[in-house]
Amino acid sequence: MTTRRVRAKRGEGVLLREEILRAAEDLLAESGSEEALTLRAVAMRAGVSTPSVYLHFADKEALVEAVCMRVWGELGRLFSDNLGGDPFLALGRCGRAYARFALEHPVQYRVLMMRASPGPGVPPAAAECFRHMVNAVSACVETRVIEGDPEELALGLWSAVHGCVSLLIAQPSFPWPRDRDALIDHIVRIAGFGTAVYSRLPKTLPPSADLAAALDDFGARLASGGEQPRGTEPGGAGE
Amino acid sequence: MTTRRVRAKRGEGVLLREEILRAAEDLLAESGSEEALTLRAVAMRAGVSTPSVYLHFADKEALVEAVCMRVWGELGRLFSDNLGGDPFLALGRCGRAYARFALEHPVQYRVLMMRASPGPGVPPAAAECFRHMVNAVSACVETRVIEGDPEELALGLWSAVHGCVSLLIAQPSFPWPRDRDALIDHIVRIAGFGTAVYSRLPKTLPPSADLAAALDDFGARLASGGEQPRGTEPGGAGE
DNA sequence: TGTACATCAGTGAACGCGCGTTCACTGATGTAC
DNA sequence: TGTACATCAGTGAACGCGCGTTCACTGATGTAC
Repeated sequence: MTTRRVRAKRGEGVLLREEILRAAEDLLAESGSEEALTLRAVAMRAGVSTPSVYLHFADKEALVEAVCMRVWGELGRLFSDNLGGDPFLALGRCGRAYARFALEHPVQYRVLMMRASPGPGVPPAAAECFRHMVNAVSACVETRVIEGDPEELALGLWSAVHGCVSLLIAQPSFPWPRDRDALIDHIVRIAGFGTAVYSRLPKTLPPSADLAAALDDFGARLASGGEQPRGTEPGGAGE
Repeated sequence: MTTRRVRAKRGEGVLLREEILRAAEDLLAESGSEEALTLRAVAMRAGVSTPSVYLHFADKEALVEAVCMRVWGELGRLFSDNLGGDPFLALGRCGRAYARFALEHPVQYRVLMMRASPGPGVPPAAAECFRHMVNAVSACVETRVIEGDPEELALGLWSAVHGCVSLLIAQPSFPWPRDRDALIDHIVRIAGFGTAVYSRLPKTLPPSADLAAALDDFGARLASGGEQPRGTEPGGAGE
């Protein structure tokens, strides 16, 4: 809203901080470009004068940083909401929820991920978000469906999903399949099964032909013994 | 160089175009930030006055676009250089070469990938680059080590590698493993095997425990029959 | 061979703009006496 | 209960900067006669 904001009561000055952050996020979402995030635009959107922003943020950088922290927080909440139940299924749910969030908030996601990190070290909100990812993977490692170091595995899975959504956002002109949800499922499955298979690889491998044969047998064994629909593995459509 | 450029001879005015593009790339590489790419800085770097840039580029957007086209071209060359031989091995080589290029030219890579695409459609240099990716995957499909639509498979593999390098570039503070080459190998393998396994998945799947058992058997079979060192599959260290 | 002219490859100076930021100021409101 | 004062929550106007871009101009060089 561009209408002038009514002045906060005494002791309630902090309220403006939240409203400024909200205005910044709305601006990003509606403008479709992070270049629209100027102090003037944010202040106008919040219904206050430009210098008012400095009452709550040291400079523009601090404002952008605060916006990012909110997005990390939302991502973290997304993960904790999707944990529980079968770990492999939960992992798939988390991946899909993450991807959906990114595609629904492409500009925020871009700002979050593409900004050169300001200082050394991971900010707390980001660290907590990552901790959720690692926990989701750890649960899978405990049930033996995946093996390896949970932190490294989490980074690998994160890379796969992030890669897909960031390319979808930045390079929409490539021949992506129509069905984005199916694509995300595809990626989550590839990452999940790739991780699961990778942990089983021996130090020596047969030539490609034998490899293909072993993969065929693996598929045949699953086909003959399975009962559950495909949608229940870590890329399944069911939630 | 900040030294003044000697004026080109008659008919050789186009030379400046190349020198401007070179100056722009050098600026990106050395400054470490795409914000350093201003017309003034580029012109000074090329040893000419600022308006001279307009002799070869309609505006700043056209210059940035041209820089991107050069990067796409380099990526494309990278792919065509690494094709040939066993398709699964070539795919791994391409993935690692791509990742290495991105990590060695992080700012150019960021500009290339993160910029909101200007118009509809894929620019020719990017399309050719992608065609190389699809060809590399197609060769694998022909030898049956991977199954599926080459374009979709290529997008999936691209997503995995891009995700890893873009996170490495933008979020270096996360607990990445020390050895970046090993990480890239890891990702390329996960993506490659995930894609190979995924194409074998039946429509119905067993519960996680049976899945883990089938994966164990798959691993055991490979371990008993293989001869080649691990480094020869599509994530192998050998090139 | 000389010379006027067209063209090419640029240059210097300036314009206008929007940005982040600063500074002195205002007006409402709670509080001490 | 009245009132002076401190504090809080902002505002209006301006500053300086660097940016993309434009415009009139320059000087070397090839070419026609």
